[in-house]
Amino acid sequence: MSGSDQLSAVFSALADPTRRAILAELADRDATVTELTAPLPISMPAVSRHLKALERAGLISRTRSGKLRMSRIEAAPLREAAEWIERYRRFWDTSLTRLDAHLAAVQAAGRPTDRTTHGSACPDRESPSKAHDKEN
Amino acid sequence: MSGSDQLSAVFSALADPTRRAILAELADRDATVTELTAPLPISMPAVSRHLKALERAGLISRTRSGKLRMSRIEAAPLREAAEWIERYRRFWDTSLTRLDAHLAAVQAAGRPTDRTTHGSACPDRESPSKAHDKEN
DNA sequence: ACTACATTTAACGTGTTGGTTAAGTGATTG
DNA sequence: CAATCACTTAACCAACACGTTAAATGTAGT
Repeated sequence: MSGSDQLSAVFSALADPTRRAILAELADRDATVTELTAPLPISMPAVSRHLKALERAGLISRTRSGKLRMSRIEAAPLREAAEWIERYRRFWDTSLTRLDAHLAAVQAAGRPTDRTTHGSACPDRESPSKAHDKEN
Repeated sequence: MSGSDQLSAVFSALADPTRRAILAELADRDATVTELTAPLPISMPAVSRHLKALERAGLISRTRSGKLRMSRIEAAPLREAAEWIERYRRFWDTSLTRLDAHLAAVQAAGRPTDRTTHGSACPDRESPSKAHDKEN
């Protein structure tokens, strides 16, 4: 989809196993394109373009030193991604089950649901209309 | 990329703002396709296919009750995604800066780096070769 | 059975993605 | 200054994503 907004770009970047592998590599040490390509089953141009995608998402930065081009992880955008996901923690974290049940009960009072385990609460009503207008 | 593995499917699903909006909606209450379509600027068939993508990623489950088809959030896979991202927390969480500096120093002893803020440590060496073999 | 409603599937257009190889760019090295 | 190294860009292709409208499916009501 491309995803012009930050969050979309980040999730989109993370959706590719090759790019996740690159990030894992860069978590250990900064690396050149050649170094990053070595363990991968794809050509250098392909890697170059993955790096471009990661850069677009703000997940890496790059500096040229001589003829080498170093990539450095820049994981700040992951914070936003983590925070987005965290809002759904109650749906998988069992320690929140009781709170969930309570909230479900509260909501059930107002409007009947057959939901037993969870229901109600926060995650942002993130209007996609804007995104659509922007990117189509 | 499509991404046949779980993590790829999840991140791929989250990469679309419309799908994130749908998840946010479903966090409040189970809903029918019609209900989900209402606030969105796209047609029902389009929504139907977004739901298919979310289902493929394991992020929702669906049951038919009469002529209605209810979608329910099933956020368990988000846990895996959150855990993956968490491995990079040290790259953005300032409270870990000192530990980072320490680890960087330790690594610098063995092999010189100009990395001042962070370096070293864990994230999985997730080989993308397998994924490629599987999905191409 | 006919009709209406809810949703999916089909067919189609278009843009994007991820890979390839071949050619271009820029800095270092002989 | 020519050759080489480290990349990037261009050109191309197959597959997919995302939207549309029109037709098909399935369930409920009359």
